[in-house]
Amino acid sequence: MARPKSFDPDVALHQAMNVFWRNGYVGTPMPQLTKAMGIHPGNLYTNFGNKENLFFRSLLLYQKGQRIRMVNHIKNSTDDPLTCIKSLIQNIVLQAKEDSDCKGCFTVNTFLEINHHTDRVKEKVVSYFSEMKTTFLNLILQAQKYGQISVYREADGLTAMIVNALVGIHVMLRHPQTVDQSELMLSELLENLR
Amino acid sequence: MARPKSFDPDVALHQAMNVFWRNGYVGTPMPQLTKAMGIHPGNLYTNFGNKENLFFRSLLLYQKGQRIRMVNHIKNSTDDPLTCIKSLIQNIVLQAKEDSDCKGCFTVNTFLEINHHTDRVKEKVVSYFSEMKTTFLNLILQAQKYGQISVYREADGLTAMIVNALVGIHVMLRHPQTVDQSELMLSELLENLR
DNA sequence: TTGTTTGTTGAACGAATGTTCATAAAAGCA
DNA sequence: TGCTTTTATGAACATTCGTTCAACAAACAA
Repeated sequence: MARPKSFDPDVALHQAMNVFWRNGYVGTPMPQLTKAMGIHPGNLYTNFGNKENLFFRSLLLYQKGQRIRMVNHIKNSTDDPLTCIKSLIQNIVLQAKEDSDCKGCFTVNTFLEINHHTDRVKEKVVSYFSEMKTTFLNLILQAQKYGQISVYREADGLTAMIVNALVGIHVMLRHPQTVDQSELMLSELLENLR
Repeated sequence: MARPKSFDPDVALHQAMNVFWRNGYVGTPMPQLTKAMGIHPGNLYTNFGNKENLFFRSLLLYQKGQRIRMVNHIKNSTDDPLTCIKSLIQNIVLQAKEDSDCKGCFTVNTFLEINHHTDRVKEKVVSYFSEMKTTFLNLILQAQKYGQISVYREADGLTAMIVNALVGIHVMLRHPQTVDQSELMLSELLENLR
């Protein structure tokens, strides 16, 4: 009945995500996106709406990937809660460190551009962090139940510390020259969990 | 002999700094700068070169202000080293919290735009962090000498933790909805210093 | 084959970008 | 009052921005 698409929209979106992740929303011109996605402007607009919509979907794709990554890590972990927390943190940092583009965390990057974003983007950024907080909070409460973390230590504060530290590390990992500081920070963070 | 300037270059630079601080380099168009500085394009270029140069000078101005702020705080402090560290951290965070524009830290913001900056800007960003690290490291070593922080605690790691936490807090403070998390983080950080 | 439907192309649009430049204006000195 | 020097103005520049659209292409149904 109709002509089939000559490209995979999922693949194209993935390419767009990587460009936005690396250069941000304001810093990414449309021609760079069409080039990376391998499609022409007109085709981009019929498939993805406009730049804001493409960015929004890129952010959703990134967050979905991270969510799955975290959930899987916890689900597949046969370790005790504390070890799971530590390995999860290491897993997140390792992912960022292995990225030769030093893109950091897409959500953190977007957060720093906050003034240029629409409300729905802002919302997704904020909800991502509260989601992350909830994940770590549950693990910490579990670790306290297991007696691995003192119950006299406030779980809320500890959660904030972990999430905050991860944000800081993701910032530092954007430049090769400050990678060593994030390394130090990571080991300090892991040792402080008890 | 010649016509005097009709505006104060220092004041104009200060205005430019605030715009860049709030919206970033890529996110700030030239007309917004001329408007904020109260001068016309031609005048801007004869006085400040081009956009990159204006940004560079804005960053230098910001860093100079922060440097003075920190040095003065330490110099005027009559407290013991540990109290000085804590009050310095509180001072830095308070400054950011009092900013109704939620601009965060200019240097951190610039860091997240790193791909769009010239080498000399990158250099200033990196050196700012190592400077900050040195400042805190010296204070920590002093506190260890005073017996306020255990000598068995690695000063390097502690320093990285503080700087990293401050970076994270500055990110979180850019959006009103995540301010509470940075509050929790701050108290957690201050309590962990011993 | 023809008709219908959907996908692809890339030239073109108006608006905005960073920057320049010819002209006018203001000050002190002759 | 000229004359010289520095500054101020804002129109104009080429380029790039995000976006649109008319023309063309490919698939299937009839």
